[in-house]
Amino acid sequence: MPELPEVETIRRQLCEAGVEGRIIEKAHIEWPRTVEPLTPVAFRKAVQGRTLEKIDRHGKWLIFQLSGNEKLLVHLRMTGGFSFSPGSHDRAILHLSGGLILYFKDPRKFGRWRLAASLDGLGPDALTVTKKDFFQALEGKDKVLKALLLDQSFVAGVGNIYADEALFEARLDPRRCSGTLSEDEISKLWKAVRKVIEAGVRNGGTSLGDGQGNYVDLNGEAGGHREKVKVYGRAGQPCVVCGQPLHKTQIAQRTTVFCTHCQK
DNA sequence: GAAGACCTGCTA
DNA sequence: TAGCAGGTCTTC
Repeated sequence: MPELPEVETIRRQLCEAGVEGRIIEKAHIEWPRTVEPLTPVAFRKAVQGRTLEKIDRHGKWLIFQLSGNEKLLVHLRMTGGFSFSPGSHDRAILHLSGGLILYFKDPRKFGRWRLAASLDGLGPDALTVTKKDFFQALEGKDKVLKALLLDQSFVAGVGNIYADEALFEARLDPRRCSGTLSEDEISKLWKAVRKVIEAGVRNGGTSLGDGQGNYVDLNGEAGGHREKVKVYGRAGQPCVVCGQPLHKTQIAQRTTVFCTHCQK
């Protein structure tokens, strides 16, 4: 479900709702694997009584800074999300001071909560990555562009929707290898990643179709980015630039849509 | 690389 | 009923 813009939208809404500064009075884990490798009992003991001091994000990870210099790291994977009201897919529940209850809903049960001192193995955040850091992250990498953008150790936060959108924006063929890019093309790709991710955040994230994994924010609102998507989910429909039907294929085991005429 | 695993529920 | 989904990890 969520890529960086959806996670960032959720983060901002949690902050606006005043989650920061509250104490975790009780934690209930409904689906034990959510907190693996800890058991629900161990997890509960570890977080109860701690304060949720600050909510940060890096790539697709939400980072709840806890008192005691520990972090609760949350990855929503495909269908995770938060709500302040109960539902039928609640996998973990935090009772916060002041009577606020935070429900973690995750129909497909892929989402993960981890306790750790740090988050590692991730490249620079896609929302803020500088041109210099983008070039540096690319050094020594020779990968098919679609796979490169999905690689969280390269740049963190890009998923299947925004990878296809960024490659269209940069007019680059997703099958190209990064080693063949000119400096100008790398620069275009950097600009494109920043542009599509920023647009996604501005619009409150993307939601597509009406499926159960469909992204909705904490207020149950669908992301406004849906209409802005130019290639993802538009296979067979006309390219917004040249009018040719968009091509669908599989790259790196992921459905990929692009324009064979515009993207070189 | 590619395929399977982890999961549920919607669409064709 | 088969196929598909915004993600990542493990195992050929």
